[in-house]
Amino acid sequence: MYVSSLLDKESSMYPGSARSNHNLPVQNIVSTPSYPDYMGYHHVPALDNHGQPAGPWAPHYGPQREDWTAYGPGPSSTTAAAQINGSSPGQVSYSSADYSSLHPTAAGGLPPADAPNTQQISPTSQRHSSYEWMRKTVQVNTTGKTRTKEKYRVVYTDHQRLELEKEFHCNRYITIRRKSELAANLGLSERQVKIWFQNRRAKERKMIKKKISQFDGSSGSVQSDSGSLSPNEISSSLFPPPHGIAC
DNA sequence: TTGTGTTTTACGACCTCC
DNA sequence: GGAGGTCGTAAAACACAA
Repeated sequence: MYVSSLLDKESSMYPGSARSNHNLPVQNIVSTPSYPDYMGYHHVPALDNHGQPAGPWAPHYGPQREDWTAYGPGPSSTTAAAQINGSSPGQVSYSSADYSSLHPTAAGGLPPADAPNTQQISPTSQRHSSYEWMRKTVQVNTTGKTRTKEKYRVVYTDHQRLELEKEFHCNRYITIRRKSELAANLGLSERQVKIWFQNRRAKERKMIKKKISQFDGSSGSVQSDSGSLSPNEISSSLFPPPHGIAC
């Protein structure tokens, strides 16, 4: 909180559209081909998972989620990396819808390491046109809305998303310190990391809600009275903890 | 190819907490 | 007062059927 206010003045947030374009090559530098960093991904549990301000959901939010069950035997970064590369030897795919976008390369493979590294390299967008968003003519802000500046939004790379997902898996609520680290490591601003987590939580709530309504619709036995079960319990029952992912 | 539905970033409004 | 939380929403990016 206090730290972030100092560290994160979002100076890089709206440098006129260039936020992640110029100052973010971290993930690009990180030899993308096989995402070595996945291999070396160290969640650093000792870092700050402990003081995690357990939000309303946190307590039960240990490992879980269907997203992660797909990771198979843990974050064995190798699988993750393989995933990303779409070269996973017979296994795990981000089956969850969550990851539908995480392995767009399954068919085409990751872009070559020598791909332009001066900007966000999203495999997906890259497949189409790496510089598409850059080429877009600056949208004249006719409505006065700030979001129509130059770049409405960027698409995070698989690497960024995966790292964020990993972190999210361990902690639904990120600490200031971890946020700073993650932001630095991924070449994102702390604000982006914060917002990503907010959106991710929203997404999860949405998914849980969906699951619940499904159960309600079908058997209705899961938690007919969702009021008696905490979101965490519901979540836990819906998304059993993955194996091997230690936080 | 295109139309359409879904997902992903990003923001604003509002709330709570310290 | 400032930080971060949820909620709702805009719009780009994406997936996919027709």
